[in-house]
Order: sequence, then C-alpha cells, then structure tokens
Amino acid sequence: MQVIAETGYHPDPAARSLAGRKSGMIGLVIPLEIQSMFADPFFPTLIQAISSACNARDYILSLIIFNSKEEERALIPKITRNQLFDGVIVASSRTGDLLIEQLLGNEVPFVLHGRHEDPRVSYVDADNAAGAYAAVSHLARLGRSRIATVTGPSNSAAAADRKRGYMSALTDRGHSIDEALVVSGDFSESSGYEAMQQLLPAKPDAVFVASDTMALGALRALRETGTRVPLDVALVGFDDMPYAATATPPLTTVRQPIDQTGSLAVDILFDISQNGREPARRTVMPTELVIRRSCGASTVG
Amino acid sequence: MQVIAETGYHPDPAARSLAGRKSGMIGLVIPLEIQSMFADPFFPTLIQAISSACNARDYILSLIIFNSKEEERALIPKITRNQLFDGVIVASSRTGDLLIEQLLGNEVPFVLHGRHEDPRVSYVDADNAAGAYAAVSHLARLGRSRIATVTGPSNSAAAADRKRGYMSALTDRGHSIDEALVVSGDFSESSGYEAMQQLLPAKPDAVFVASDTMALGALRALRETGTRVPLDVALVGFDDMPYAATATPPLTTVRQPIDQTGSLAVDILFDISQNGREPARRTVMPTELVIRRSCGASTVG
DNA sequence: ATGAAAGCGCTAACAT
DNA sequence: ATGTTAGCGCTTTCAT
Repeated sequence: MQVIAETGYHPDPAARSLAGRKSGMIGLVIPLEIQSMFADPFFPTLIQAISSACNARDYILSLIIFNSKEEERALIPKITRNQLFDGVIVASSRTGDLLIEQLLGNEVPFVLHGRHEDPRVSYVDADNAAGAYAAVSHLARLGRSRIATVTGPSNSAAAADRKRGYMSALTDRGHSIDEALVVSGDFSESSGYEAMQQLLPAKPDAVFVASDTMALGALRALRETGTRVPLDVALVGFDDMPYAATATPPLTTVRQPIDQTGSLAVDILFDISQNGREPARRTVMPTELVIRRSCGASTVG
Repeated sequence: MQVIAETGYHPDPAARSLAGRKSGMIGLVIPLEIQSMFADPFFPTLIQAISSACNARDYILSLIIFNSKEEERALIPKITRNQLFDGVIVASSRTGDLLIEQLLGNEVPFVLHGRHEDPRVSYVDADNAAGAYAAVSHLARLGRSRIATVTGPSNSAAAADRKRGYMSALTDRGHSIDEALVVSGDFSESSGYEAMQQLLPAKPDAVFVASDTMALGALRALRETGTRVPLDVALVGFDDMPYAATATPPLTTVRQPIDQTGSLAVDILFDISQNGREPARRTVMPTELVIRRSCGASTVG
C-alpha cells in the first residue's frame, strides 16, 4: 500500500531489532592508549570513511571511545554481548588487548583496523612495511647515506611495521643500522619536533618520519636550526594528510588508502554477518609514495 | 538474585528499547557543509567531549555525518522519527537548515552546538563575540592601529559572531572599519594562508584570525614573506587548540571551552527528556584570552 | 500467494 | 512488598 508513503510511516527500529535479531548498528571502538588521538587527523579521516561506508550500507555508526580504564571496563560488555551491534570495528588495537579477547569469546562479528597476530581475527591494514620500504629506498636512491627515522610508539603495530620497512630497506642495500639514527615519537607534532632535535647531533642527511604530523614537527625543528630541506636534510612522511601538500616545503609522503581500508572494514563486517566468522578475512592494501619537494627529487612543484 | 552475576547476564537492549520506549542512544549529527571538517581539530575535540559525557550518562553515542545531500535526505527521517535516539545533538547548524525544521516538527529532544535564532531551539554556545572582542581590544591596547581580521565562512554562526566581536571592538574605540582589512577564509589552514597573502598589501600591523588552524596558515604566509611575528604583525587566533602552544611563535588565542559545551549539550538533552522541551534551554559559555608570544605582549614564554 | 498468529525479551501496570 | 500479566511493533512461521 502507498498509504505508507502518505502517512510517512517508518518502522520502529527497536521492534525490528527485537524481532529480527539485528540492530542495524555497527560500533567503532577507539581504544584509549591513543592519547594524541585527535591531534592527528588520521582517526578523524578513518571515522569519516567508515561513516560514509555505513551510510551506504544503511548502518548506523556508533562511536565508542575509551577515555579511561573504567570506561573500558564498563563498555566492553555492551560491545561484546547483546544484540547491540551487528558488528564492531576496532581501530588500532593494542597488544594483548582485553577487548579482542572478549570479542573472540563472543559471537559479535568484528574486524580490526590494523593487523593482529591471532589467526582467528579478521583485519584490514595498509601495507605499512612496504610503504616505509619504498620511502627509504627512494631516499637511498637519491644518494642519501645517513638516513634516520622517527618511529611511532612501540605499542602500535603500524609503527612497528614502518620501522621494519625502514630497516629492511637499509639492510637490503647493505647499509647497517645506526642506533643513533633511530628515535621514537608518539605520532604527535611535538614528539616529531623533539625527535628531530635529538637526531640532529647524529648528522642525518635524510629522515623517514612515520607520520605526516610528526614530520611537521620535524620540519619545525629543522627550520629553527636553519637546516635546509631538502638540501641539508631530505624528509619523507607517512599518511599523505591534506596538510602534507601545503607544508613548507611540500612533503613527500607515503599515501595510505584510509577511505578504502575504512569502507572495506564495513564490507567485511557485512560479509561475516552473512557467512560466519570463519575463515578470518585479512586484507593488506597497498600504499603509494607521493613525491613532493621535501625529498629533493621533485619533478612537479 | 546473584545468579545474575554468575551467568553474566545482560539485558537485551532491543527489548529494553521496545518495552521502555527509550533507546539509550544519542545521536550526534555533523552536517556536510563543513568540508574541511576533519582538517580542523575542532570537531574531533567536540566528538571526544560528547563521547565522554555520554559514557558518564550511560548513553551510546551514534555519529551521523552527512557526506552528501542524498545521505542527508536518507538520514533525516531516521534521526527525527522513531525511537532511534533519545536525543540528538546537532553540531554546527547551517542557516535555514532542513534538519532543524524537521526536528522542530517532531518529538525527539535536540540541542544545537552553536546558537540559533528560532526561540524554540535549545543550544549551547561559546561566547564567540566576546572572545573576539577581547582579542581585538587586546591588540588595540598594545598600540596596534591597523588591525585586520581573517573571518570564517559566512554560513557559520560562530564565524559571524567573531566578526561581529572584531567590529564592535574597533568601533567602540572609535576606529572605523577598513574593508581592505577584512578577508574571509573557510577555517582551513590553506584558506588562512591565502587570506594572509591577500591582507599583506593593506599593511596590517595585527591580525585577528578566527581559528587557530587558519592562524597557522597565516603564520606560514608571514614566514614566507619574511614578516616578523609579532614585531611587524601581531597575531591572535581562536580555539586554543593543542598546536597553538607549540607554533612558532606560540599563538595568542581565545580559548573556547569545548569540553564543557560538549558535555553540557548532553546534560541538556537529559534534562529535556525528563522535563520536556519547553522552555528552550540556551547557554552561552565564556571564552578566555590566552596570551602567548604571537601578540607581542607575553610575560611568559 | 495471502493472511493469521506466535513470539522476540523486556517494562510497566496491575493484582494479590 | 511481591508476583503476575499484558503489551511494545515488528519478523517469522504456519495455516489457509
């Protein structure tokens, strides 16, 4: 009947959920360790990508941010039990994550954004190691010999993979790893600044920085000491955030397909809820080196 | 019975919603006009504040982002009708917003983040006009006489209020408004950069920039032209985002209590759902001038 | 094919 | 105070 359109009828979602045992909602969980979470546009970008994919699939997106251990404890049951969510995306898991364990012991379909060792967990990830490898190889091909790196925090799988890519690129070319050229940050702008200051005495002629946000901090440190980029020090970032292109100089960086990994996560959830959790679905998407001025090899501007 | 704890029982939210006619969810709607939404940490910060307040009140937070007109059309019924949400927060409404009209014609409790003319709508806002007024007065007191401004987009109420504050501060001191000293941006870093370039020929000796993100862009333009801050041009931003303190030079800015406006929005929703929508609840929270080096009046660093 | 009825797991109103 | 029952508005199954 088309009286349905005239009266402006819409089914009651609660009744639908109860009778149909599906809520039409998916949960995006952002764990707390990420202090500087929103200082870096990575998470916002991911949220937007996932939101858009949810709209396309007619899901409602709920955001669960753990701001403290207590909140985490209180929220975990809501996430794992019940019919609250038809699926859950966990953005950036920590090692030995309690949430993952609980999720594994329950029925709710879930995917991680970022890889995980446990063979039972499904995930989507960008190829962080290959991206870092490409960046560092590029610097080496340009003749840089003292290539340093600013890594992300040690509890981040992405940071570990990027560091690994850096190392393989060097060792594959017969370079040894100089510990003085490896400094860690926490993905924040200021940690990039501090890391660069720490690096300067070791006289690097290039730096692979594990995020654009930290690269901005590094750039600031370089500018303050009058170091020329790329003349004295070449710089490559990671992420290809919007401001990478407008930095001074424009930042060469590794583009990560956040839109695609985000929407793929939603697709996988959809698939799992249709076909069950087995086998685990794992996808690693390629990254791409975007060459701008900061590495000293630009053809464009 | 405490068998409840032993079996790890948790009530089914769908059944609860259906029987109790309350979903325990609140929706946060972010309309689409904000293109650069996540290039500016303002929204992320707001999201985090609201998320935290929701956790405290035991609400689940759903995020609705309109990425296109179609999505908006598809989502509005879900937001306004049904028992999907116990309340809705609208972040940054546009003028003549369709969503607001629909919300007004339905029962769902809602609050805007940012003021609105219609006397029936409840909102929380920061005192943008007073903040801008304080910033510009401060610059004037420091002896600056050609005070320019970079405004936000014209469809933003916050941007309009900040511009109004700028104007009143000048006219109250007997200055006239020089149109060449007023340029508009869109809250993005690059728009701040372009606006500053546009401003330079008019020889301002101070600029009030309507957001920290744009101020960063302005700083970049100033640096590229060798203009000294604050010696040649004093700068004041708005928001007090984390990176304002670490900019070169550290940015004097107007602090906006995002955490408080965010959690107040949740509180108001809670209040409305208890006591009904009448009368409209409106709160404007004070802003605070944070003095750092970029205005040339620092006592600290 | 179309229509009637039986729950889904709670809350709230009622009766004891 | 405690226990019982009637729906909430759908989906699904079963009968026609």
